[in-house]
Amino acid sequence: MPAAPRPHNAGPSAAPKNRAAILSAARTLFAQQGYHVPLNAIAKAAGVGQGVLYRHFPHRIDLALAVFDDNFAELEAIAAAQSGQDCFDVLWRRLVTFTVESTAFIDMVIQTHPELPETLGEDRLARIIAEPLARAQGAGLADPSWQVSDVLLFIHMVHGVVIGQADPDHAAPAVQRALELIDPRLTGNGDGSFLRRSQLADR
Amino acid sequence: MPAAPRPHNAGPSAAPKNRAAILSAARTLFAQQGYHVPLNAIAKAAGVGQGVLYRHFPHRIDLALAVFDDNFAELEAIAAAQSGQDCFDVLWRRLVTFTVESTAFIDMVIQTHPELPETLGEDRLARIIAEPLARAQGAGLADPSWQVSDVLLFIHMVHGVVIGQADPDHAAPAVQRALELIDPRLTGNGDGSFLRRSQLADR
Amino acid sequence: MPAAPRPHNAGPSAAPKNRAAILSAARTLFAQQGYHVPLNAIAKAAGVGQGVLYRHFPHRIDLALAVFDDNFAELEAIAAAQSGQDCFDVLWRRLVTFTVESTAFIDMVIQTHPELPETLGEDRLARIIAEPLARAQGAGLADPSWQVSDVLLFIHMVHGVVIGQADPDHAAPAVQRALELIDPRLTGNGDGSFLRRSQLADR
Amino acid sequence: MPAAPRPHNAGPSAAPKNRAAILSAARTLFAQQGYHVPLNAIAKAAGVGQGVLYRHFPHRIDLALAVFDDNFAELEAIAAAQSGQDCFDVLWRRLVTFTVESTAFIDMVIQTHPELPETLGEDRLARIIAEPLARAQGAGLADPSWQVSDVLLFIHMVHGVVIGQADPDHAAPAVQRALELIDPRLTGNGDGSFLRRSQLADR
DNA sequence: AATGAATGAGGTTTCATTCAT
DNA sequence: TATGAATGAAACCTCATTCAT
Repeated sequence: MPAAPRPHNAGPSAAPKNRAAILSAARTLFAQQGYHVPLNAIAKAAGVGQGVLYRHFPHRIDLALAVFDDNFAELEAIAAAQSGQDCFDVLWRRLVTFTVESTAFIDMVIQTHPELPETLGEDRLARIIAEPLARAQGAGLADPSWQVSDVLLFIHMVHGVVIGQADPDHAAPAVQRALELIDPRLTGNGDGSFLRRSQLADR
Repeated sequence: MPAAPRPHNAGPSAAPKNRAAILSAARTLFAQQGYHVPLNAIAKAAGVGQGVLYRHFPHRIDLALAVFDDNFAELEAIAAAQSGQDCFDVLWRRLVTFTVESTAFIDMVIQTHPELPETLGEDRLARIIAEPLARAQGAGLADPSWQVSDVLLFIHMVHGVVIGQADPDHAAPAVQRALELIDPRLTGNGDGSFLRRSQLADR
Repeated sequence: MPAAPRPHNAGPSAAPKNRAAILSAARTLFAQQGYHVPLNAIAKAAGVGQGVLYRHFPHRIDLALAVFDDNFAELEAIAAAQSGQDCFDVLWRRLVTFTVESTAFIDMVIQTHPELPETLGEDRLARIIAEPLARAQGAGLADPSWQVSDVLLFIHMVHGVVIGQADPDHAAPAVQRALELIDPRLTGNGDGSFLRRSQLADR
Repeated sequence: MPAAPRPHNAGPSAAPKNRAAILSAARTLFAQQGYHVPLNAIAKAAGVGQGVLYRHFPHRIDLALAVFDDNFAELEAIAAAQSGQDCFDVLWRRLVTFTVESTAFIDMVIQTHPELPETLGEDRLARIIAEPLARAQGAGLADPSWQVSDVLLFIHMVHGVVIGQADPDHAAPAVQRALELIDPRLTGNGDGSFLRRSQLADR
């Protein structure tokens, strides 16, 4: 029944490029339109056919997890590269940035897939943070009463603040103020430079 | 050709009852299944036809706002009834409870309708809170640096914490801990009794 | 997101008519193109939207069973109306006709839904046949060794013969010859008048 | 830009081995899942790429016909090797076995490709059977009125009986009873040993 | 010659919205 | 005024087929 007259086909060697293009498109569209953005919109934005998307990511959640995975890899690289006292600060600032970027769909992922317990990354995140947090506490750069799980709570709070802003451009200042209210040490160097929503389209 | 099957029609007097039934069903289903629950599921749960739902609430957002409206009315009643120093505390605790209950769809509403500026109720909420907050600050029961808008941020943080819990039963203790981290005065009398997710189905 | 500008809507009173139209279209298309004919082809042939088809028959199998049900109802009416010795003969001939008509998809139904044990109708058919068969055997019009289950086997044989014909127009004579080979009493009055494939479109 | 991942390529000498592997996989999967099993499932089961499958069998029907061809070759070998009176019996029993094995897709082949007249093998089968049938009739081992085409009808009847059984394990006894009803001489030595469905996976 | 990724048509299914009764 | 069937756009997903390597 089907008949494909003349498609263009870049060949298998395009696979890694396609996968990266899909991830990038997904990151953008998830952030812009939320977790339930039509998958064919992602395929189109990535410049691939729908089948390719399904080959790489059989389910929507696989795509979401892959986006997360990218973030985690970067955080792990930071943790491995920085052994000083301010490692926690660098991690924390990047983490906030990721949360601001991805915040539009994190809750959707959670809500739609309550079966994923900590798989979504809390465990992995905890492992990344533990050491740098201890070092920062030792150096007086972080409250000594904070547990690793408290840092995760902070992230959730940031998440809540971002999605609570009707205008994405208000997200960064709102997060800045929220962190001040919680603890000034969480605001980093205070330049308020958390990525704004409009900057996240291409990374 | 076939005879009409004769639907029952309770007449115009049933309109208020229907509206209430729809609101109750919407509150339940929004909480259980999220903001994007099919509208005909709400109509069916309310025991009305789909057309009635449309008559009362032409758009999904109207339904969501009406659900909020109930909450606001209760808060306004509290503010009107309590003129003492601890009015803010009572309001705050009720507000946290509402946030825990409704948390599954607040972000959806915001995300899906970014055009609604403060319509969603931030203004209305600010008006309710302003006076009681000032009284509490005067009595040393609240941090004097807090703005009304900061209280709204706190609410968003609570929201973020709740949706960050994979297990709804963890929501109440997580919120408790989060409020401790922000400011112990926000935990109320400390009994940690914020409504758990499973209680919110019918109110 | 969806927007329906101006569809025409015949209203609920069209429901029974629509249901009948869908059944008729399904009967035709199942016979012509097999069980896996696209459902939207059935909807189009019936002159209804796709949603209507789903409202009446949520799954493909429901449609198939409804088509069968029509046949069974007719057979039961025959069994109830005819109390004479030749009731079995009438029933058998109608049964063969139905088998010839529906034969293109019976096996598909079986293969696709092996979970439906005899639900598909063998039990119901057995109940219809038992009495008339006994009467016919008493009158010497049927082999006394035949069990009810053997009659079902005969039907399956007929089914096999029909689907074995590349040209549908050969089905009737092939069935005629096959019944002769099994037992001449099964050929009825011998006029070979089993419905040909091309006649079954509108009944 | 990325280096080609270097697939293994056994060279031209692997072609016959691949063809055999595809045929074996097709035989198995057709029997297990029916004629419309996805072609890439066959390729994967055969351990070859999809392109190889297409090189050997451009269309699904080619694959089906090749599977039949194996069966025919075996029948022709039997006919060539056995010159006695019971050759027909041996052929018939093997034929019934093949029918039981392949029954899940015979009708699909016929239905989907009504343009293939006798290509599917009826002619070839007729040529194989004619002589042995005549010898058996001469020796009183077969009904003298049977035409070669009648034997084909019998095969179709067997086919119908097998696909009519919801439980594959019922197929062999049902076929046994059906052959008894048609003519006891068709049941062979009566040991009822027609291959059961579960035995056909690897031959 | 073999691989397996890419393509995209087309099937399935859902659901917001309309409207005859 | 209430009902709920009808509509059809649009989402989801599969798989036959092509083709760069």
